[in-house]
Amino acid sequence: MARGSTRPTSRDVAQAAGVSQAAVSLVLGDKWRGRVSEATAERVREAARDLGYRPNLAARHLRLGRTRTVLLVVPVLTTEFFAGVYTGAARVAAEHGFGVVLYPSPEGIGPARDPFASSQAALDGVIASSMAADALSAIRGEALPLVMLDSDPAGSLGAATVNLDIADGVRQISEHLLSLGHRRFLHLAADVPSWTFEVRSRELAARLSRVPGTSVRTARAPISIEGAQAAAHGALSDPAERPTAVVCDDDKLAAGVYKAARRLGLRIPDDLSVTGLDDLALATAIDPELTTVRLDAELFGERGMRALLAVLEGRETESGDIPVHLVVRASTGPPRRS
Amino acid sequence: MARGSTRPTSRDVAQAAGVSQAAVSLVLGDKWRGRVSEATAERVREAARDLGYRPNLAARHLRLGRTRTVLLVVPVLTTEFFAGVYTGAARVAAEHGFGVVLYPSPEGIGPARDPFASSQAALDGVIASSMAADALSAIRGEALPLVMLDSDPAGSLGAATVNLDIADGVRQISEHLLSLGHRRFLHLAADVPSWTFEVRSRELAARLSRVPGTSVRTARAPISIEGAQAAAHGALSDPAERPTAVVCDDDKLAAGVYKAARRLGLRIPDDLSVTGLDDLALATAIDPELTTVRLDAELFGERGMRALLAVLEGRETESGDIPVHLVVRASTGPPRRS
DNA sequence: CGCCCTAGGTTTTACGTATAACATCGAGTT
DNA sequence: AACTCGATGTTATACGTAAAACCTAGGGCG
Repeated sequence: MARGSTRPTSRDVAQAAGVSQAAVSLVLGDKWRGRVSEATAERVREAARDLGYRPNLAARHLRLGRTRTVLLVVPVLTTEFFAGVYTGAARVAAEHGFGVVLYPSPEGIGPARDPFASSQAALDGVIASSMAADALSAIRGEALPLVMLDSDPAGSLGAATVNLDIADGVRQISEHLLSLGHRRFLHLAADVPSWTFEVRSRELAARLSRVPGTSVRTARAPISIEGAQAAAHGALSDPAERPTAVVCDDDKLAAGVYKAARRLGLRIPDDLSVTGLDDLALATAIDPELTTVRLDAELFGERGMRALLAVLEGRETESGDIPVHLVVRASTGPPRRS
Repeated sequence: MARGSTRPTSRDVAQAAGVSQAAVSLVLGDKWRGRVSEATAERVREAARDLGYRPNLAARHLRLGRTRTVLLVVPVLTTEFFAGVYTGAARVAAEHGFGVVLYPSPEGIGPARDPFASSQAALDGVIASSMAADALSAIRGEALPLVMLDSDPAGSLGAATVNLDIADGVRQISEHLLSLGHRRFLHLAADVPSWTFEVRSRELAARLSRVPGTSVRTARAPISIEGAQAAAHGALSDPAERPTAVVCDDDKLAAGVYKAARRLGLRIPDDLSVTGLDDLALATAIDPELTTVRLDAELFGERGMRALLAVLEGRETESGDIPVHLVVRASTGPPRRS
């Protein structure tokens, strides 16, 4: 019903302009220099405009064997982080005539299942975050060019990887807290099997173990404020075992720690220093404002897209992790003398 | 390079199974009952499996004239609200063999420009939130079936609309605050030209004007914590003019009010009651937890997708706004006697 | 015995585009 | 005058799929 009159094709434009379909394709495809006169080209463009012609993308895709569409698989849409990744990727893509289709993996961060089951879009390549090896090999089975974001370079079956320098972020947090005088730590870890979180644990342990007299306990929680609150409440309730600083795997977990601390009557940062990781809007919404590590999501997306374009064109992908930096706010301070 | 060997086509499968390409299409398209023997069908399926055959979607789209792909235009990805809308829409879509492609409008909430400029995907229809009339008519120019979310039913040029019952949500907030005894209000409005926000203003004014002795001032802010903080700080700084309750157009704005209140030494809810709208995770992350109106984002997405399917099939779309409900938390209380 | 019907396929075609290969024509070149 | 060549197009074809139209052999039936 909405299709009362079928959309005009390049043949309709050709007829209206009094030329062949091939000429239309040449003109509109901007390949007409030296093949079609300027006058004819203008006639074609005018006819196309009058008819409201838009090329049939399915036909173009079939003909070219490429769709100029890539899939960006993201674990969650609920934070501005992946919105930023999308923005960066889409900007670079647009510069190269590509479109980016978003696929939010329903399982959230962690092992994503087949991203193609529900996507009907024909794709040229995939940028994927936090994917498990099995889903990854499914993509490889598609023979689709692939770039992995924030994934174990060793375990990605030869796919290109683009990573944030999370390890350095954790180092910066560690230095900051150590230099304030903290020695008793709680690591509130995301209870999610993902390389990006493994890096946090590994690096934190490595860094703190170098300093004599430090202790680190670990608590795990799902990435939600409620989950983090519950886990933190459990880990902070015994005054004898209480840490002076809590290092959280991301800002959302930190927000849960705030709530647990309030429930337990602990004041931040006087009784407890807290750090996050991401620098979401949430970090400045809560009181006191959160000391955290800022990740440049847009740059991350840009680099991911550039890497995929490199793969598509058979070039080498540029390497090097993306730098991150510590943002010190009011949630960290020297430990209270006890 | 990644395309060392080209992907197998249905013809390759046919050759491997010793049948014609048509037979492959029939079997794999599940249209073979009474046309192909069970034995042959099994041979075809096996060959397809062995070769790792996946149909070329571009070819299918061209042949069928439909892509079973719809575009969901959302203003922002930075809150879980539109993630929920996507989830609901994608679930219904999947049940009908459709895929949903997300297009985050770069301008955020408000007038979105041409959503097709950057999308290379071939589409069957569009679900759009918060679109301006000009972009809307661009879509209509595509002759693409369209469903509008949260838009003025009168101004949508005959497109189907699916709306949340925001007006009722505002009524519930008003009742709640009035019954607590509040009479001096500040309305912190989103400084964004969108119908969904106009409804809030209109309904709040209408509801409060019925009660004698009430006053409402309005302040406007962009939808960000910082923007809201600045606007609220300005509107709350004069003690003589100070309201006892602030009604915010959404939860993010409310978070900004919290920060302004803290800066001014106002305690919530003792000195100031605050309400939001959305019920994001943020609402329970801040202290005290925010009284707000919960919107069922997933149901919203579901209904949007169902409406689009109805349009695609020439059916009538079901009508009726989606109910919302007030969630009373700790940010509202009776005004202090002064 | 001639005929039709059905099971089980095959041949052919169309979808709309991009482009390689081919045509035409007048002007300059030898 | 024959030849080349650039400018300006046109004709023909392929991409991979779905499905309409067609084919063939055997069996039932009058």
